[in-house]
Amino acid sequence: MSKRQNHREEVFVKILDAAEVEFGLKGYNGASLQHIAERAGLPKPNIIYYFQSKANLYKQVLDQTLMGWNDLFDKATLEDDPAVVLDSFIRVKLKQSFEKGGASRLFAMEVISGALHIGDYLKEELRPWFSSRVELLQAWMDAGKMRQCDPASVIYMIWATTQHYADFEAQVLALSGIESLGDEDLQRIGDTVSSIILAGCGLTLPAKD
Amino acid sequence: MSKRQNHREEVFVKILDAAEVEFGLKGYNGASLQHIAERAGLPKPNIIYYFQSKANLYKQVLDQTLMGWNDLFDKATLEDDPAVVLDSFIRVKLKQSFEKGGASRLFAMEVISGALHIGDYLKEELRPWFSSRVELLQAWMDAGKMRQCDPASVIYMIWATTQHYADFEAQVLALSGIESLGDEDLQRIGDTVSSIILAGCGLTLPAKD
DNA sequence: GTCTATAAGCTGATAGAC
DNA sequence: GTCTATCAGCTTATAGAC
Repeated sequence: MSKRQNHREEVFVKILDAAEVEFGLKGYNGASLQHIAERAGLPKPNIIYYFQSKANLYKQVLDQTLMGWNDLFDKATLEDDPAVVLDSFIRVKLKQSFEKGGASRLFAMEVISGALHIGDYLKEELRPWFSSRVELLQAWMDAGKMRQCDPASVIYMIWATTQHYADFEAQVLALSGIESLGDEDLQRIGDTVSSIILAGCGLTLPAKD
Repeated sequence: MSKRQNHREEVFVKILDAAEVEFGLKGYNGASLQHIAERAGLPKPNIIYYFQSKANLYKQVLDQTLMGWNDLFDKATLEDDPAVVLDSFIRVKLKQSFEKGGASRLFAMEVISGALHIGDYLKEELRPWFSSRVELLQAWMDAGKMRQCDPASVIYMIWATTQHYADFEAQVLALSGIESLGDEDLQRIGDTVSSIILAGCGLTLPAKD
């Protein structure tokens, strides 16, 4: 690993970080290479030198964003306790929403705009994951472990609610009149969301020792 | 009301409708007057003639979009049954999400981008409404009519979940593998979301006669 | 009131000096 | 590898004929 390569790596990351913020704030069309370059502290043509085109830069930012989003609910099986799994899923997603707001907004912008650049990801990666999780929820319901309801709606509900604090951060802050959400907010919101969804699905967390 | 004025009115509405769709699809920067004009079936300069500038047209579309969004939960008081009010609120918001997807996406885009054009609306109109509804929920909880939890999170949860089907329509369709959501879907989703949130808040709908 | 022609500026991308 | 200068194209907005 030469010094040269280290520097290349640094510039790559610097551009990707700046691009994530700009694309997340303004969408693909609204973000300009000019502003991304300024945010990264580099001249504009360097962006093109490293990433060839705006479309390719956007794709790379998206790829980085989509990796490892649902790494927890993933491994659950029929034997697991749905209350524990869903509570954990909600809290992890909520924490990600607080910590990686830029990535969440970028993804939201892309989907709202028609998901033109991530059609393959949705169909080939997310859809199989989603189908298997719908089946797991249905199996839990059939086994009498949770109340019968539409499993897909349950997943959408968790996604929508947890992402809301990142995607609609501007609205949440304006309505609460504070400048940023802290750890206490994360805790309070997590407790409320988890308790409502669990109780709504007829679930109870096992008592802690 | 002369024929001239009727025609002016028609053109106004035609442009506003076209602008709502374009802004909703591509955001403020992504939408061009060219495409709005084409969608409205008019030459480009007419847009400027009627609306002076792109920024002003955007503002007018937003104003039109923001009117009468929460016209139901609005009138509820401590005496009302929270189960009936929240069930109705959820179903109305969900129906609006299905029917006015473009407006919902436009608003979502604006908030994700930092809510720069609607800061006044959020602080001077939506915030007082939000505060009064948080107080009402808290009063219901204190009166023992519903379970104690964070009232703001309950409202965010209803907003986020119902808007999800409009804002993330592309993802919902890709994951379910269908081409559009129908009335049966609206019914099923409404039943699920309403039952989870009501049960989660310790509420039960009164039996129908 | 409506449209053609065009101005003035920003966009993504390239060429070429260093 | 890095940056200055610049291209061609599209953007919003305007001027002026009809």
